[in-house]
Amino acid sequence: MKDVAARAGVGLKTVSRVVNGEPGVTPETERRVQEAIDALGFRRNDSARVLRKGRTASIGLVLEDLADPFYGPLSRAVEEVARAHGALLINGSSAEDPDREQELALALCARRVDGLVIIPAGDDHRYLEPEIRAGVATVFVDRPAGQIDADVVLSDNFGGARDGVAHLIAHGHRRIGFIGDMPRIHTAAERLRGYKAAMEDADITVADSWMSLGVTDPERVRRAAEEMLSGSTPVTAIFAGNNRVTVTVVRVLAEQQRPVALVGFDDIELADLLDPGVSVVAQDAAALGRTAADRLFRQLDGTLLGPERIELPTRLITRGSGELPPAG
Amino acid sequence: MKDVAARAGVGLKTVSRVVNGEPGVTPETERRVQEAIDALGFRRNDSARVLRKGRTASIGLVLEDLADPFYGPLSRAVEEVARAHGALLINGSSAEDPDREQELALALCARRVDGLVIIPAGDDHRYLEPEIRAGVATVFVDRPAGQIDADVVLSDNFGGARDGVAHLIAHGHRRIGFIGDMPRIHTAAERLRGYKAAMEDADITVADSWMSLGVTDPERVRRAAEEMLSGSTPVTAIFAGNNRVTVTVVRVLAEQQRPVALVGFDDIELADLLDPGVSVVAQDAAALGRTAADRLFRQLDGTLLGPERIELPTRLITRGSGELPPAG
DNA sequence: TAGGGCCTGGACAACGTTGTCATATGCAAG
DNA sequence: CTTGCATATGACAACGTTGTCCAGGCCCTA
Repeated sequence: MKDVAARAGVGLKTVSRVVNGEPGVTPETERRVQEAIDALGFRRNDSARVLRKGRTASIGLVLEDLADPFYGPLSRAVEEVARAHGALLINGSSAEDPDREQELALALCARRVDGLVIIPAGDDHRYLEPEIRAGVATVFVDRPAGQIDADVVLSDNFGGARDGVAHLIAHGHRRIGFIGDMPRIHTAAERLRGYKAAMEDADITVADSWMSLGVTDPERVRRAAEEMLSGSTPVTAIFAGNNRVTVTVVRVLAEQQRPVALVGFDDIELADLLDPGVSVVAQDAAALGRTAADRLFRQLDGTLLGPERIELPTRLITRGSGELPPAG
Repeated sequence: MKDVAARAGVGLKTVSRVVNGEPGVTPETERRVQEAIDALGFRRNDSARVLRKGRTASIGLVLEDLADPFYGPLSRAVEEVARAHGALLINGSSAEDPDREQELALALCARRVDGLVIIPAGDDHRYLEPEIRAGVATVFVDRPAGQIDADVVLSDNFGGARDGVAHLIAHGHRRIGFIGDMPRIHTAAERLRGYKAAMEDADITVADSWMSLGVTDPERVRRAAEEMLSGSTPVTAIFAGNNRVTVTVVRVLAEQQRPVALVGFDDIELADLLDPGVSVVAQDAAALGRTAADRLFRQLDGTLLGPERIELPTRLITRGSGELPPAG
C-alpha cells in the first residue's frame, strides 16, 4: 500500500480510502490511485486489516467427517449463509475424536474467527468458555454441547426414531431389531430411546438380542444383523440407527431368503431405486446447517437473547422396505 | 499478551518465548508466565502473528459444490494433508460460476493463504498471475487451468471414457449413446473425446442422435435418454458422462421394457445393490485431492521444478449393467 | 474582501505479535 | 580481582492496515 501511495503520489490514507470505497476522494485522485494499484498488482492484506478492525469476517466449522454424505449439504448450507454475510468458512474434521475437536476449535479461535459452528465429538465443551466470553459466537449442531450452556440445533432424533419404529409396528411387526451407534453419542442415545418408547407404547417387551449398540464398522454391523435375524426369536424388521448402518443392513437383507422390513434413520442416495425402496426417517441436513449459521450471525448481530435449543422435525419417507409385512 | 506480561511481571518478549516454546527461559519464569496465561485465558492472536511472520499456515480450497458426493472425499483428502502440515483449510464453493470462482480465489489470497487448490469453473485464470508471482502456491484439480501455466492434477478422463465405451463394444454393442455435460467443461469434453475414440477404433459411425451434450438437469437428461432409446436407430447401451447423469439414467432404464446396458463415469454409492449393479469408470477422488495437496506443499517447500500435469488412472468397475448384451 | 464552513488529503498512532539487538547477571578462567 | 563468555531477559521496531485528527484550499455569503 505504501508503494501504491508513493507511485500515485498521494498519502497512505488516501489509498486506503480508494481501496475501501470510502467517500472524500476526487475522481482524478481516485483514478491515479487505481492506476497505481493495477500497475503494482496490489491487493489489500486482510491479515493486517483484521488485526486493526477486530472482526475477521470468517467463521469456523468443525465437523465430523466431510466424506460422510450427511455433512456435505450441511456444510454447504453453512457456507451459503456465511457467504450471504460476506464471511469465509474455515473448516476441519474432528474424525469423531474429542481431542482433535478441541484442538481444531481452539486453533480456529486463535485465528480469531467471529463464530464457530460445531458438530461435537466430545461431551465436555468447557474449554470454550473463555472464547465465548471473549465474544466468539458459538452454535452446536446435530448434537448438544456438553457442560456448557450454548445454542444447539438438532433433529428430533427421539421423535423420528419413535415414528419410524411405530411405522413398522403399524405394519404388523412386533419383533423389531435396532442397530445403532455408541449410546455415548447423543443422537444414537436419542434414537435408541425413541425405539424403546415406540415399543413400549405398543406393549412390546424388547429382547436384549434385538438391540445392537455401539457397532459401527460394516463387518460388525453385518454380524449383528445376521444374528438378530437368526436366533430363536428372529426379528421380522430392523430399524437402522444411521445411514452407514442402513447401507450395510440393506446389503445383508438382500441376501436373506424371506423379506425383512427396514426403516433407516437418515436418507441415503438412490434409496428409491433399490428393490424394495428403502423407507427412511430423513433429517434435513441443509436446514440444520442453515438454521445453525443463521443463529450464529444473529448472535453476532446481538439480536439474540439467550442460548436456545432448536429441534427440527424429521420426515418419514415410505418407499417400500418399511411397509413389508412380517414374514416367517 | 501485554496483560500476561504485566501480571507475570516479565517482559513482552518473554511471554512470547513461553507461548512459542522457545528456549532461553528459566523454568521458574516459565511457570509464572504459564500461570498468568491460564488465569487470563490468554490465547495467541494468530492474525497478528501472521502479519509479522508472513506465512499463514492455511490453504484455500475452491471447489464446485460441497454437496456433490464426488467432492466430499476430495475435500477431506486435502484437509488431511493440510493438517499433516499443520495448516488449516479455508474453503468455498464456486457453484460452477467463473466470476464467483475468481472472487473466492482472490478473497482467499487477500487472506494471505499460503496456497490454493482450485477446481476451476472458468477457463481463464490469468487473474491469478500476480498472486502466483507473489508466492501463492497454486494447484488445479479435476480440470486444467486456463491461459496460465500451473500445476494440474486430473483423472484420465479420455482414457477412462474410451475404456468404458470399449467395454460396451466388447459386449456386442454398436449403437451406444453418450450423455454428458457442456463440452466447455474440460472433463466433459475429454470424456466425449474418449467416447468418439472408442467408437472410431471399432469402426462405428456415430449418429448425432446418439449424443446429448450440455444437458445437466435431471429432467433434460431424462428426456435425452428417452429420445435416444426410441427413435429409428435406438441405442442398446448408454455411456453416462458423470455421476448425476448416471443416477438419472438408472431411473430411466428401470422403466424400460428391454434391458439397456449402462456404464457411468464416476462411481455412485450403492451402485452394487441395484439390479443390475451399475458398472462405472471410477475416479479416485481422494487420490486427486491428496496428490494436489501434496504437490501444493512441495511447491511451498521449494522442492519442485516447474508446473506439471499429473494424470491419475481411472478404474473400470463391472457390476452387471455394463455387461448386458444388446437387446431389441 | 474577509470570514466561515466544507471538502480533500495526509501525518500519526494503534492493533498484537515476533525478530533484532542490547543489557544484566552469574560463573569460570586467567 | 578482572576479564570473558554464556545465559536469561527486556526494549524497540516492524509487519500493513485503519481511525482520529489536523491542515490547507476552495467556495459561498455578508
